[in-house]
Amino acid sequence: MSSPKSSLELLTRKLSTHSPLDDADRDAILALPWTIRTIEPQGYIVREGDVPAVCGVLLTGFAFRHKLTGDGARQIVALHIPGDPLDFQNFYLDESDHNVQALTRSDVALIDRAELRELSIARPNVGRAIFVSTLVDASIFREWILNVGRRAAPARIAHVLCELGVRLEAQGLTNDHGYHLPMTQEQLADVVGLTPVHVNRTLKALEAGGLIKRNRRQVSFPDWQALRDVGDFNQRYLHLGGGQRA
Amino acid sequence: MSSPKSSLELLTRKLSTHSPLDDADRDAILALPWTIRTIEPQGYIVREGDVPAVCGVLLTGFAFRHKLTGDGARQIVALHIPGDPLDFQNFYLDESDHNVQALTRSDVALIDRAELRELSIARPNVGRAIFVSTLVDASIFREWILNVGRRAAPARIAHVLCELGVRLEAQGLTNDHGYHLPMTQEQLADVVGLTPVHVNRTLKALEAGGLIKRNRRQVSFPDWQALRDVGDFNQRYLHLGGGQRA
DNA sequence: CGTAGTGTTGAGTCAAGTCAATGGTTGTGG
DNA sequence: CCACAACCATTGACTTGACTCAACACTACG
Repeated sequence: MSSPKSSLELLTRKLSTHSPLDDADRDAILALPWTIRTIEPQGYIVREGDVPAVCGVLLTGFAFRHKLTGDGARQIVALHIPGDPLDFQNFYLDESDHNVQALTRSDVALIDRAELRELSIARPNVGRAIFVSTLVDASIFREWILNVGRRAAPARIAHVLCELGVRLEAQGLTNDHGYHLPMTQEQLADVVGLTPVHVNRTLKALEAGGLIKRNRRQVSFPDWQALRDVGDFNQRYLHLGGGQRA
Repeated sequence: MSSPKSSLELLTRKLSTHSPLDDADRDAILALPWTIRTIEPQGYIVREGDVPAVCGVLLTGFAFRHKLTGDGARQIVALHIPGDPLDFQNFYLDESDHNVQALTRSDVALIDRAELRELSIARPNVGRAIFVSTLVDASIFREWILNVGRRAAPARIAHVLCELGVRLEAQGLTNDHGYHLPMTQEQLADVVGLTPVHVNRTLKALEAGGLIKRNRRQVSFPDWQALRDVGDFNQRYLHLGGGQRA
């Protein structure tokens, strides 16, 4: 079953990662009506203050969540990769408290929120899977608070690179040598709470130390374990089950 | 209905804040069996790696969630006040990814997790209320990432003081002049991602600027609006409904 | 070939950290 | 009641990681 019959199969697979779904649950999800919207880079998927009526699922491309301070500083609070649900955080909230934006050109499957809510009640496994998905998001938020609050610059960046590596790997989206990180250094700075200049210097230092290699925005990892060590990375918080990445 | 018939009435009230419960829902919650455990200051309620079988609800006292880096630095990722559920973040996760500890001597009502899960399916309003509670937690996590990642020390501390003020006020737990903050400066430092020394200096600066007054650990707010401004505080992320605090 | 966006670098500054000492308060036991 | 200990708050002197400002280089693209 390698070629998806429906775009929503990606969603069922993602949900199954953390929470059991039986065939009937899966079929019920696949039977939901959906549409596809293509978003250009920097295009907004959700804006703070919005009352979302749909639930988006990222099919292709990358997206990010962010908040702004009163004087315009931006903090990215989450990164999303293909397969990630984008609106479960607003599943039962009236008004979005943050923004979601496409990082690259992205295809998003849109499901009517009311229908998904009904299904989540009619089929408790589905409701549970949606809930679990948001709990894992929350766990990642907590780790990011730690990352930004208590780690020095090299560890912060290494940690984010490790997290993305593991998450992409779990979705089968890594390539031989690492992965493509479709992000400017300014955006990465907003992920880790640093300035772009300092991110640039820190990336160069990591590269000089043999912890990463860069080519354009392709990053690879000559010594993955050393990078994990520098980044103080322990993937328990991702709740992927199983142990360390090989 | 001012004197609680059951400790769980506090929980029903808290859940009703964000999500509708009818009388039958409330009765069903109140009918759940529960026990009370008293936890001494610094006592653990949940440890990283635990597989929680119960769901705690904080009845009295304060608690906090935290994570540690590999070299022992601590980051507090959430503060909890009476009425707050403590284990919904682990409602469907197998293994806790962080610690929950009592800040003060606390009474915690313990509900069997399996029973609460069953109720959450049998009564969708209850399930929804639990879900919403975790979504609001997640919203606070996001705001804290922003706080720690993108605000300077005075704003970070002011923001946390505002958040606690609003949350305590919503629970009717403030006193005439402010509230009692039962926390050492070292713990506050771990909330905002600073060192205790710098927190001390920043608190003194806030006090010198007329933004807060301190007496022991009682804090009060001579100019609440100015503190909100300094802390860049907008309470939308708390999802309390309504507008600004008077 | 010009322009815009991004990445890179240097020089100087500053917010926050570190280290270390002093003071205050609370509680305990003699 | 005093002495002591433990814990916490406060302060000073010094260091440093990260920021700021500003220039320059590279690449993609029309």
